[in-house]
Amino acid sequence: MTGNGYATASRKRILDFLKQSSDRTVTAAEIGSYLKENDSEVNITTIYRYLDKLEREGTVLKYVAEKGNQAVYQYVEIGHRCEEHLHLKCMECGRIIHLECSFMEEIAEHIEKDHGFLLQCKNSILYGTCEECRKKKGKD
Amino acid sequence: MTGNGYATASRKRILDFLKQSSDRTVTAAEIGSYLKENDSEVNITTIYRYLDKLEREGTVLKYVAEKGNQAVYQYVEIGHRCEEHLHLKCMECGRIIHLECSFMEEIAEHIEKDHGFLLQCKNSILYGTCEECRKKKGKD
DNA sequence: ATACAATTTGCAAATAAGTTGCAAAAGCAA
DNA sequence: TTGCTTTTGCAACTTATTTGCAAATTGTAT
Repeated sequence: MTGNGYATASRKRILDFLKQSSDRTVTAAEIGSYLKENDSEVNITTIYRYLDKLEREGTVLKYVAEKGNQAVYQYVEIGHRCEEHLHLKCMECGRIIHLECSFMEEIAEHIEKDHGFLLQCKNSILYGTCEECRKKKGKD
Repeated sequence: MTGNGYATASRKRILDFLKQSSDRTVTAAEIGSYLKENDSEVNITTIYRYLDKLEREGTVLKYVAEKGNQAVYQYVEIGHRCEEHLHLKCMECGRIIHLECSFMEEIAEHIEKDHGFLLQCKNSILYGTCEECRKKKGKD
Protein backbone atom coordinates (compact mmCIF):
# COMPACT_ATOMS: atom_id res chain seq x y z
CA MET A 1 0.00 0.00 0.00
CA THR A 2 2.50 2.57 1.11
CA GLY A 3 5.61 2.79 -1.03
CA ASN A 4 7.05 -0.68 -0.84
CA GLY A 5 10.68 -0.11 -1.46
CA TYR A 6 13.10 -0.96 -4.19
CA ALA A 7 12.28 -3.74 -6.62
CA THR A 8 15.18 -6.13 -6.70
CA ALA A 9 15.71 -9.41 -8.49
CA SER A 10 16.00 -11.29 -5.20
CA ARG A 11 12.74 -9.97 -3.92
CA LYS A 12 10.95 -10.86 -7.11
CA ARG A 13 12.17 -14.42 -6.88
CA ILE A 14 11.18 -14.77 -3.25
CA LEU A 15 7.75 -13.37 -3.91
CA ASP A 16 7.28 -15.60 -6.96
CA PHE A 17 8.03 -18.64 -4.91
CA LEU A 18 5.65 -17.54 -2.19
CA LYS A 19 2.92 -16.99 -4.76
CA GLN A 20 3.34 -20.34 -6.41
CA SER A 21 3.20 -21.97 -2.95
CA SER A 22 0.22 -20.01 -1.76
CA ASP A 23 -1.80 -23.11 -0.92
CA ARG A 24 0.59 -24.04 1.85
CA THR A 25 3.06 -22.59 4.29
CA VAL A 26 6.78 -22.46 3.68
CA THR A 27 9.78 -21.82 5.89
CA ALA A 28 12.51 -19.28 5.24
CA ALA A 29 14.91 -22.17 4.80
CA GLU A 30 12.69 -23.78 2.16
CA ILE A 31 12.63 -20.57 0.20
CA GLY A 32 16.39 -20.47 0.47
CA SER A 33 16.97 -23.97 -0.83
CA TYR A 34 14.44 -23.59 -3.60
CA LEU A 35 16.18 -20.50 -4.86
CA LYS A 36 19.58 -22.10 -4.58
CA GLU A 37 18.45 -25.10 -6.60
CA ASN A 38 16.76 -22.99 -9.21
CA ASP A 39 17.50 -19.44 -10.14
CA SER A 40 20.24 -18.04 -8.03
CA GLU A 41 21.00 -18.09 -4.38
CA VAL A 42 19.69 -15.47 -2.01
CA ASN A 43 21.18 -15.05 1.41
CA ILE A 44 19.01 -16.38 4.21
CA THR A 45 19.26 -13.10 6.10
CA THR A 46 17.81 -11.32 3.12
CA ILE A 47 14.96 -13.80 3.00
CA TYR A 48 14.15 -13.25 6.64
CA ARG A 49 14.25 -9.51 6.25
CA TYR A 50 12.01 -9.53 3.24
CA LEU A 51 9.55 -11.89 4.91
CA ASP A 52 9.36 -9.51 7.85
CA LYS A 53 8.60 -6.70 5.50
CA LEU A 54 5.96 -8.71 3.66
CA GLU A 55 4.36 -9.65 6.92
CA ARG A 56 4.22 -6.05 8.11
CA GLU A 57 2.59 -5.13 4.81
CA GLY A 58 0.09 -7.94 5.11
CA THR A 59 1.32 -9.74 2.02
CA VAL A 60 2.15 -12.89 3.91
CA LEU A 61 0.89 -14.43 7.09
CA LYS A 62 3.44 -15.67 9.57
CA TYR A 63 2.86 -18.50 11.98
CA VAL A 64 5.50 -18.96 14.59
CA ALA A 65 7.44 -22.14 15.17
CA GLU A 66 5.73 -25.13 13.81
CA LYS A 67 7.97 -27.24 11.68
CA GLY A 68 10.72 -28.20 14.06
CA ASN A 69 11.13 -24.75 15.40
CA GLN A 70 10.80 -22.78 12.27
CA ALA A 71 8.30 -20.07 11.56
CA VAL A 72 6.18 -20.66 8.49
CA TYR A 73 4.91 -18.10 6.04
CA GLN A 74 2.11 -18.06 3.55
CA TYR A 75 1.32 -15.74 0.72
CA VAL A 76 -2.07 -14.12 1.03
CA GLU A 77 -3.95 -14.05 -2.27
CA ILE A 78 -5.15 -10.61 -3.14
CA GLY A 79 -8.76 -10.31 -2.11
CA HIS A 80 -8.54 -12.97 0.52
CA ARG A 81 -9.43 -11.32 3.78
CA CYS A 82 -7.41 -13.67 5.90
CA GLU A 83 -7.91 -11.58 9.00
CA GLU A 84 -11.56 -12.44 8.82
CA HIS A 85 -11.54 -16.19 8.62
CA LEU A 86 -9.81 -19.07 10.31
CA HIS A 87 -7.45 -21.45 8.61
CA LEU A 88 -7.27 -25.19 8.68
CA LYS A 89 -3.85 -26.64 8.30
CA CYS A 90 -3.26 -30.23 7.34
CA MET A 91 -0.60 -31.73 9.55
CA GLU A 92 0.25 -34.31 6.90
CA CYS A 93 0.74 -32.27 3.75
CA GLY A 94 0.89 -28.73 5.06
CA ARG A 95 -1.97 -27.51 2.91
CA ILE A 96 -3.93 -24.54 4.18
CA ILE A 97 -7.68 -24.34 3.79
CA HIS A 98 -9.32 -20.95 4.17
CA LEU A 99 -12.51 -21.21 6.18
CA GLU A 100 -14.30 -18.78 3.95
CA CYS A 101 -17.87 -19.81 4.38
CA SER A 102 -20.94 -18.47 6.07
CA PHE A 103 -20.35 -20.80 8.99
CA MET A 104 -17.31 -18.77 9.86
CA GLU A 105 -19.57 -15.95 10.96
CA GLU A 106 -21.50 -18.29 13.19
CA ILE A 107 -18.33 -19.38 14.85
CA ALA A 108 -17.17 -15.86 15.52
CA GLU A 109 -20.61 -14.89 16.69
CA HIS A 110 -20.97 -17.80 19.06
CA ILE A 111 -17.56 -17.18 20.52
CA GLU A 112 -18.40 -13.56 21.11
CA LYS A 113 -21.95 -13.97 22.36
CA ASP A 114 -21.48 -17.03 24.52
CA HIS A 115 -17.91 -16.62 25.62
CA GLY A 116 -17.43 -12.87 25.49
CA PHE A 117 -14.35 -13.50 23.41
CA LEU A 118 -13.43 -11.37 20.42
CA LEU A 119 -11.78 -13.65 17.93
CA GLN A 120 -8.70 -12.56 16.11
CA CYS A 121 -8.25 -14.81 13.13
CA LYS A 122 -4.77 -13.71 12.35
CA ASN A 123 -2.40 -16.38 13.62
CA SER A 124 -5.18 -18.69 14.70
CA ILE A 125 -4.80 -22.06 13.05
CA LEU A 126 -6.79 -25.21 13.41
CA TYR A 127 -4.77 -28.36 12.88
CA GLY A 128 -5.97 -31.62 11.53
CA THR A 129 -5.99 -33.80 8.44
CA CYS A 130 -7.35 -32.82 5.06
CA GLU A 131 -9.63 -34.91 2.89
CA GLU A 132 -6.97 -36.14 0.52
CA CYS A 133 -4.58 -37.18 3.24
CA ARG A 134 -7.37 -38.99 5.04
CA LYS A 135 -8.11 -40.96 1.91
CA LYS A 136 -4.46 -41.82 1.45
CA LYS A 137 -4.34 -43.30 4.90
CA GLY A 138 -7.06 -45.67 6.09
CA LYS A 139 -9.61 -42.97 6.83
CA ASP A 140 -10.36 -41.84 10.37
CA MET B 1 -1.28 -43.93 33.95
CA THR B 2 1.73 -46.14 33.48
CA GLY B 3 4.25 -45.91 36.28
CA ASN B 4 5.23 -42.27 36.28
CA GLY B 5 8.70 -42.33 37.70
CA TYR B 6 10.28 -41.21 40.91
CA ALA B 7 8.61 -38.56 43.02
CA THR B 8 11.09 -35.81 43.65
CA ALA B 9 10.82 -32.47 45.41
CA SER B 10 11.62 -30.58 42.22
CA ARG B 11 8.91 -32.30 40.27
CA LYS B 12 6.36 -31.66 42.97
CA ARG B 13 7.15 -27.96 42.93
CA ILE B 14 6.97 -27.74 39.16
CA LEU B 15 3.67 -29.56 39.08
CA ASP B 16 2.26 -27.42 41.88
CA PHE B 17 3.06 -24.29 39.97
CA LEU B 18 1.50 -25.70 36.81
CA LYS B 19 -1.65 -26.59 38.72
CA GLN B 20 -2.01 -23.20 40.34
CA SER B 21 -1.58 -21.61 36.90
CA SER B 22 -3.94 -23.93 35.12
CA ASP B 23 -6.10 -21.11 33.78
CA ARG B 24 -3.28 -19.87 31.61
CA THR B 25 -0.18 -20.99 29.81
CA VAL B 26 3.30 -20.64 31.22
CA THR B 27 6.77 -20.91 29.76
CA ALA B 28 9.58 -23.07 31.06
CA ALA B 29 11.45 -19.90 31.95
CA GLU B 30 8.50 -18.59 33.99
CA ILE B 31 8.41 -21.79 35.98
CA GLY B 32 12.12 -21.41 36.54
CA SER B 33 11.97 -17.87 37.84
CA TYR B 34 8.94 -18.57 39.98
CA LEU B 35 10.74 -21.41 41.70
CA LYS B 36 13.89 -19.39 42.12
CA GLU B 37 11.98 -16.56 43.76
CA ASN B 38 10.01 -18.86 45.98
CA ASP B 39 10.97 -22.30 47.16
CA SER B 40 14.24 -23.37 45.76
CA GLU B 41 15.79 -23.20 42.38
CA VAL B 42 15.38 -25.95 39.83
CA ASN B 43 17.65 -26.17 36.85
CA ILE B 44 16.02 -25.13 33.59
CA THR B 45 17.09 -28.35 31.91
CA THR B 46 15.23 -30.32 34.53
CA ILE B 47 12.15 -28.22 33.94
CA TYR B 48 12.27 -28.85 30.21
CA ARG B 49 12.74 -32.54 30.73
CA TYR B 50 9.88 -32.81 33.16
CA LEU B 51 7.60 -30.78 30.92
CA ASP B 52 8.36 -33.14 28.06
CA LYS B 53 7.43 -36.04 30.26
CA LEU B 54 4.23 -34.39 31.41
CA GLU B 55 3.28 -33.66 27.85
CA ARG B 56 3.86 -37.22 26.75
CA GLU B 57 1.66 -38.37 29.62
CA GLY B 58 -1.03 -35.88 28.69
CA THR B 59 -0.77 -33.96 31.94
CA VAL B 60 0.08 -30.73 30.20
CA LEU B 61 -0.62 -29.35 26.78
CA LYS B 62 2.23 -27.79 24.90
CA TYR B 63 1.84 -25.03 22.37
CA VAL B 64 4.89 -24.19 20.37
CA ALA B 65 6.48 -20.82 20.18
CA GLU B 66 4.25 -17.97 20.99
CA LYS B 67 5.75 -15.59 23.47
CA GLY B 68 8.87 -14.42 21.73
CA ASN B 69 9.86 -17.86 20.69
CA GLN B 70 9.09 -19.81 23.77
CA ALA B 71 6.83 -22.79 23.94
CA VAL B 72 4.02 -22.49 26.46
CA TYR B 73 2.57 -25.20 28.62
CA GLN B 74 -0.70 -25.60 30.40
CA TYR B 75 -1.82 -28.02 33.05
CA VAL B 76 -4.81 -30.06 32.03
CA GLU B 77 -7.35 -30.37 34.81
CA ILE B 78 -8.30 -33.96 35.44
CA GLY B 79 -11.49 -34.72 33.59
CA HIS B 80 -10.99 -32.02 30.99
CA ARG B 81 -10.90 -33.73 27.68
CA CYS B 82 -8.76 -31.11 26.04
CA GLU B 83 -8.20 -33.19 22.94
CA GLU B 84 -11.87 -32.81 22.21
CA HIS B 85 -12.39 -29.09 22.34
CA LEU B 86 -10.69 -25.99 21.06
CA HIS B 87 -9.12 -23.36 23.24
CA LEU B 88 -9.42 -19.63 23.14
CA LYS B 89 -6.40 -17.74 24.31
CA CYS B 90 -6.52 -14.12 25.33
CA MET B 91 -3.63 -12.24 23.79
CA GLU B 92 -3.79 -9.63 26.53
CA CYS B 93 -3.79 -11.63 29.73
CA GLY B 94 -2.89 -15.11 28.54
CA ARG B 95 -5.99 -16.72 29.98
CA ILE B 96 -7.19 -19.91 28.33
CA ILE B 97 -10.87 -20.57 27.79
CA HIS B 98 -11.94 -24.13 27.11
CA LEU B 99 -14.55 -24.27 24.38
CA GLU B 100 -16.50 -26.95 26.14
CA CYS B 101 -19.96 -26.37 24.82
CA SER B 102 -22.34 -28.06 22.46
CA PHE B 103 -21.37 -25.63 19.74
CA MET B 104 -17.96 -27.23 19.67
CA GLU B 105 -19.51 -30.30 18.10
CA GLU B 106 -21.12 -28.20 15.43
CA ILE B 107 -17.80 -26.67 14.56
CA ALA B 108 -16.06 -30.02 14.25
CA GLU B 109 -18.98 -31.41 12.30
CA HIS B 110 -19.13 -28.52 9.87
CA ILE B 111 -15.42 -28.68 9.29
CA GLU B 112 -15.61 -32.37 8.56
CA LYS B 113 -18.78 -32.39 6.48
CA ASP B 114 -18.21 -29.27 4.45
CA HIS B 115 -14.45 -29.20 4.24
CA GLY B 116 -13.52 -32.86 4.55
CA PHE B 117 -11.15 -31.88 7.31
CA LEU B 118 -10.73 -33.93 10.45
CA LEU B 119 -10.03 -31.48 13.24
CA GLN B 120 -7.38 -32.22 15.77
CA CYS B 121 -7.96 -29.96 18.73
CA LYS B 122 -4.65 -30.64 20.36
CA ASN B 123 -2.38 -27.70 19.63
CA SER B 124 -5.12 -25.71 17.92
CA ILE B 125 -5.57 -22.34 19.55
CA LEU B 126 -7.82 -19.46 18.66
CA TYR B 127 -6.41 -16.09 19.61
CA GLY B 128 -8.31 -13.02 20.56
CA THR B 129 -9.35 -10.91 23.52
CA CYS B 130 -11.35 -12.10 26.49
CA GLU B 131 -14.32 -10.34 28.03
CA GLU B 132 -12.47 -8.82 30.93
CA CYS B 133 -9.66 -7.44 28.85
CA ARG B 134 -12.14 -6.00 26.39
CA LYS B 135 -13.85 -4.17 29.21
CA LYS B 136 -10.56 -2.84 30.51
CA LYS B 137 -9.80 -1.31 27.14
CA GLY B 138 -12.42 0.66 25.29
CA LYS B 139 -14.39 -2.34 24.03
CA ASP B 140 -14.13 -3.59 20.44
C1' DA C 1 24.23 8.91 -19.02
C1' DT C 2 25.82 10.93 -14.29
C1' DA C 3 25.92 11.72 -9.68
C1' DC C 4 23.93 11.36 -5.23
C1' DA C 5 20.88 9.71 -1.76
C1' DA C 6 18.24 5.95 0.07
C1' DT C 7 17.58 1.17 0.25
C1' DT C 8 19.05 -3.51 0.13
C1' DT C 9 22.41 -7.17 0.44
C1' DG C 10 25.77 -10.53 2.31
C1' DC C 11 28.81 -11.75 5.78
C1' DA C 12 30.20 -12.68 10.26
C1' DA C 13 29.02 -12.49 14.85
C1' DA C 14 25.57 -12.43 18.36
C1' DT C 15 21.05 -14.11 20.59
C1' DA C 16 18.26 -17.17 22.71
C1' DA C 17 15.35 -21.44 23.21
C1' DG C 18 15.82 -25.92 23.69
C1' DT C 19 18.68 -30.33 23.67
C1' DT C 20 22.30 -33.69 24.82
C1' DG C 21 26.12 -36.34 27.19
C1' DC C 22 27.73 -37.52 31.29
C1' DA C 23 28.96 -38.09 36.03
C1' DA C 24 27.06 -37.22 40.54
C1' DA C 25 22.91 -37.35 43.46
C1' DA C 26 18.53 -39.11 44.87
C1' DG C 27 14.72 -42.51 45.00
C1' DC C 28 13.16 -47.24 45.42
C1' DA C 29 12.83 -52.04 46.59
C1' DA C 30 14.64 -56.03 48.87
C1' DT D 1 22.22 -51.01 53.91
C1' DT D 2 22.96 -52.70 49.16
C1' DG D 3 22.42 -52.41 44.48
C1' DC D 4 19.87 -50.80 40.66
C1' DT D 5 17.15 -47.26 38.23
C1' DT D 6 15.83 -42.66 37.60
C1' DT D 7 16.68 -37.87 37.99
C1' DT D 8 19.55 -33.83 38.30
C1' DG D 9 22.86 -30.12 37.16
C1' DC D 10 26.39 -28.56 34.43
C1' DA D 11 28.68 -27.41 30.37
C1' DA D 12 28.69 -27.68 25.66
C1' DC D 13 25.99 -27.92 21.55
C1' DT D 14 22.40 -27.11 18.06
C1' DT D 15 19.52 -24.32 15.42
C1' DA D 16 16.39 -20.50 14.03
C1' DT D 17 16.48 -15.86 13.81
C1' DT D 18 18.58 -11.19 14.47
C1' DT D 19 21.95 -7.44 14.19
C1' DG D 20 25.90 -4.34 12.82
C1' DC D 21 28.21 -2.77 9.15
C1' DA D 22 30.46 -1.99 4.84
C1' DA D 23 29.72 -2.88 0.00
C1' DA D 24 26.46 -3.21 -3.77
C1' DT D 25 22.21 -1.95 -5.95
C1' DT D 26 18.21 0.95 -7.08
C1' DG D 27 15.67 5.24 -7.74
C1' DT D 28 15.81 9.96 -8.95
C1' DA D 29 16.99 14.37 -10.25
C1' DT D 30 20.09 16.48 -13.36
